[in-house]
Amino acid sequence: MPQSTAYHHGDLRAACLRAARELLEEDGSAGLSLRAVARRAGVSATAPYRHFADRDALVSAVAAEGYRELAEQLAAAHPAPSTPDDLAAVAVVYVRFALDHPALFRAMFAEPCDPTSEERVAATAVISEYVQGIVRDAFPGSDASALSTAVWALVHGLAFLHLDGKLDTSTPEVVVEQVRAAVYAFFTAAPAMRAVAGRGEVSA
Amino acid sequence: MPQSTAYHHGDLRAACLRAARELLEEDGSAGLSLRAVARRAGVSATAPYRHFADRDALVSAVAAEGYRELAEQLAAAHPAPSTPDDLAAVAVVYVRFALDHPALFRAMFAEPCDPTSEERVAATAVISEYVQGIVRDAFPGSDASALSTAVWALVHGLAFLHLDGKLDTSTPEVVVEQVRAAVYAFFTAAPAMRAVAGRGEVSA
DNA sequence: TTACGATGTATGCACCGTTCACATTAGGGG
DNA sequence: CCCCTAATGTGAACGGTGCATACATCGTAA
Repeated sequence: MPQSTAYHHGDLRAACLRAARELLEEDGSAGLSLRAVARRAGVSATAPYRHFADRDALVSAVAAEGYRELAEQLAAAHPAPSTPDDLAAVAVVYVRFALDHPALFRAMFAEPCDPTSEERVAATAVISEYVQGIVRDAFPGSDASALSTAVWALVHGLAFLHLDGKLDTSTPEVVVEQVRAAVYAFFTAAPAMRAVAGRGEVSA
Repeated sequence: MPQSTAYHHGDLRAACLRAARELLEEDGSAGLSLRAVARRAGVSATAPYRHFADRDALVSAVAAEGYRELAEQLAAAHPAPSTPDDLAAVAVVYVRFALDHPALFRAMFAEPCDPTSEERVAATAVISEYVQGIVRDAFPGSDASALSTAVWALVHGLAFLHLDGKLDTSTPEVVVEQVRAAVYAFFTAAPAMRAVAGRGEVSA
């Protein structure tokens, strides 16, 4: 632990992850270069290669961290959401996470989930199961798999549309209200459509 | 127009866009470099700068093209979708577009919509209005703004989750069925939740 | 015809990811 | 205790990139 000489860093891997996070927050995805990470960690340009196979591996590790944090914040938002209000609150947390850490969020979803990056696959599975758990409890009689996909997609899409400037993001309050409105809209308008469409039940 | 000498290209801007599209399809976003575009257009590395301020401008132009194509395909999918079946069909086209042109789709939504890139803003506005038009017609009594946001977010989220490998994309049929199931799930499960939540109407 | 503005070229700089040979050091087996 | 090996960090180098700058070429309009 004590670095009598400065040659060996001690925990370079952790230092790289921290540096990468900082760069991501400060300069966006563009600023995250392996060399910049090394510089910030006070180490030579090629040192990180002892801990990460390549740049992608570093990004994947950072993304996995992001997944864990997102999962934490979602769980903290509401223990067992069941009403539209609850769901909207969770959705707000999801979108807020994306807007608070835009570059990290992009890193989390920018590239196809490499099947070789087990850390990353496992981390996303946690979120997927969290959503499924909510849906199973809140909608006992429904197709939990399909509906949880739909719910995740709705919230994920809201996050990305906001992130990409397709929706108004002028103030946090505006965003919150938009997310709430979108979630509510689903639960109020869906029956309206069924009436318009004149369909009692939907075919399998 | 005939290039007696090869010095002047004729229509380098269009050639660059075409080359960029090809590179995007062949090598993904990573392969799209200004130099590669110039090479493919058979021109010096810095020639494209006469037609695009920088790399971002090129990407924005390609993205704008993508928006136009997507809008076309959506419009062609169904003239006036109103039933869940119709909406699901449109959603399938949206998701299929993303999966057929993954790198292009990412380019379209990867970076914040630069307010200076009017071409890009205008192109996304077309899609936004298309969705709003559908919602206005299909859900006469609802908050068209909020609901169209929700619908776009649902479909957009489905596209991205598939693109990022968070959902099964093994065969096109599987994808189609997942999208249809997710869309249907909304219209069948939403009332179920309202029952569970015990709410007649949602507060403003 | 000639001058000019638009278009394409050549060169150079700083940065990037990555590889490879090498230096340093921690920690365990004699 | 010492030395040897494996892990870790260094340095130089290669090819690629975006971009700025100075220069060459050419269509066109006065």
